[in-house]
Amino acid sequence: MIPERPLEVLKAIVQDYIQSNEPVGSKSLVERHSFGVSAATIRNDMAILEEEELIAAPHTSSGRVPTDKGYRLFVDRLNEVKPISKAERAAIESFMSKSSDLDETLGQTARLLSQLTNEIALVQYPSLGKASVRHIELIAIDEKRLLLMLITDSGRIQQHVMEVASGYEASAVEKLRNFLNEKVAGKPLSSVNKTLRASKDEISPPLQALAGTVIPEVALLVDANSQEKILLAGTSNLAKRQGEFPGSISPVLEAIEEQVVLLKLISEMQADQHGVSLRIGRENTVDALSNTSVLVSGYENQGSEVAKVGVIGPTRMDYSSNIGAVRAVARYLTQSLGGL
Amino acid sequence: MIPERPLEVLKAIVQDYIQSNEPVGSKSLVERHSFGVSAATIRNDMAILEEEELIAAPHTSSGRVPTDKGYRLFVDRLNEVKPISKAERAAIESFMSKSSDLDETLGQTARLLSQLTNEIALVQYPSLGKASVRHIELIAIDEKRLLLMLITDSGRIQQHVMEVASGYEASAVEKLRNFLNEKVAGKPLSSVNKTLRASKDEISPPLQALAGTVIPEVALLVDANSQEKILLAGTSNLAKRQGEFPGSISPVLEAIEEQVVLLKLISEMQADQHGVSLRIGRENTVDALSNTSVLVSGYENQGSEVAKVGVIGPTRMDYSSNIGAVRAVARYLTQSLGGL
DNA sequence: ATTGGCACTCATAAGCAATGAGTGCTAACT
DNA sequence: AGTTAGCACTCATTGCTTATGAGTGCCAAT
Repeated sequence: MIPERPLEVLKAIVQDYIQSNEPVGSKSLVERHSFGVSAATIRNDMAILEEEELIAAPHTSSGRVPTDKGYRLFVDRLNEVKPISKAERAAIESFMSKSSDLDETLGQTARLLSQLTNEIALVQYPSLGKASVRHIELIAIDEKRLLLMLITDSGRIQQHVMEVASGYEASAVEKLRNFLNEKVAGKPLSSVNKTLRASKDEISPPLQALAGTVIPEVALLVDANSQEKILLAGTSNLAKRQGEFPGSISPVLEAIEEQVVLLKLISEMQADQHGVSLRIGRENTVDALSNTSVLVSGYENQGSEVAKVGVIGPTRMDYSSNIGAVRAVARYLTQSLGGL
Repeated sequence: MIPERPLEVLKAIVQDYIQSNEPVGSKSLVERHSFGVSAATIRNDMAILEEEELIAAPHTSSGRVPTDKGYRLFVDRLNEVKPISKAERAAIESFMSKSSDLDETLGQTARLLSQLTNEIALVQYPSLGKASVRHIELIAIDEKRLLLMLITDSGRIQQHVMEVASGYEASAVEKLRNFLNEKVAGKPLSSVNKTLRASKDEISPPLQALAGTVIPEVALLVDANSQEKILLAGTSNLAKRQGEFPGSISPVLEAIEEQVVLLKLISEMQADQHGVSLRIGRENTVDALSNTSVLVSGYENQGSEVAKVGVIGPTRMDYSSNIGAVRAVARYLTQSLGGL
């Protein structure tokens, strides 16, 4: 077990390092904090921390820098989450809930969070695992084209323009629309494809041709819907801080533009006691992100489906503030969506 | 007037500099190109070019680098546009025209162009100046919410979920939908607001309440529609090349994330003889972009509305290839949209 | 357990000479 | 008149050496 003061020293090291981006040494520590002991004593404590691999020295004789493990201990045991300021709260409130459109709300949330934290913000679209169909709409655009829309009870709207090679009649469109809604409205998305395939035979012959074109498109929309998606904002924040960043930032940018990787990563993350989940440095299974931390919190859409919202930044990020910001934004987002 | 050989020298300088990113000197020039004259002669020619401010020396005695003016002359008079390769053509063809959805098509185009050029790609949404309303759709989502959709004849679909505080009746929704379509279907977008305001009185009393909520939302959608928008792709390409880039890249990223600025800039650009338009370095009125070149070409949606598609990269970009790529992509995009 | 003292390490900065790519100029050559 | 060789000069870059100093690790004394 590590005794008390060394832990305090670790806390101070993390704080100083986050602030200065310079390896921190025993002398500057005693100057900036009132430990009531001398630098030599701090050095002994630092030796313990180094033994435990909580801090490391970039060069043999230089200040110390927290390791991933050090940040982890700091966050889990030493860090007091900084509540967001009044000004930030005001910003969140004025920013959110202006719109009742899901796309807009999520987009605004991402921009807001990136501004609040000065990190890259990410917002995952609500998973549609449990969502069900509210309505299917089929609208004639012109002689050969139809607009197909799928509206789920979570407020997500997906649309697709499709071409009908052979043309169609207006009445057929209406009949097919009614048929589709009868069959699948209220049903969970996951069952739509099966249901439609099963009821193929019930379609009256004159509709068969049109249905043959439309139903596969519905299936496509359902699939596109369950395919998850992430919104990013503030990628320039990373570029701004590239000085503070070890190595190049471009692999990082590439990695997070690769949605699949990112989705896999955040789906693995489960909220902890603070309501947030955090991966520090190499805890991320993704190699390109070994110098970054990913911080997410879950939010709820309509009280049921959950998705993640959070930030990505250098491991050397301000965990206190960022955890507060992410948590607050997630909470407001849930609230804003719940009342939709 | 500048004689022939110095121009050839300029061309060689631009080409070498684009390839090597190193200031190029007289000696390496005669080595790499067969001018049939000695280095000293080339030096005389370079003196002429420097006199004309077509090239400049980063340091008193070092190789020369093209100025913005030099690039300009190169592009206008010396550059042969490199036609895209077979492989690239194949990539474009397989990439495009898979989808009939406007959003998807534009998104794919942006990604494609950024891959083709290794620059940041931009795609402007078609301007809706001349577009007209094809259809307005009003769909009940639940007791208190309506989905309003605006479909233009250019294939653009805009939607918005609105809340109706007082609730509504199903029949009213249908009546209002019919009323709206009667009034504005086929009309140009620019006239929609006026038309609706004028015909307010014709609405039957039972519809008045609902119409009072819906019509302002229609106006909002129309406005949101005419507000232009730009899609970006491949921002990490800039980060990748930050080494080749003078100064920091982050102001550049900030500037292009600021859509308004970018929109103003590209709207000022008019196509030249190649069908493309180019702003080199300080020719861009935007200060943050003084080290970048913006290269755009127009494309057509449905044979009428035009918008821009292009790339942004360091002034020291491969103009020959990029002009070819942008031109080709714009052409394919027009084709793909025209057949929509 | 804490501290002062001290030798040791090592990144960083500063100073300095050597290198060499490149220029500008002049005088000779075609 | 255009071209060329020759040469002195510039100046960024490189390599080298030498401080400088923040910082460590350890030991003996408190």
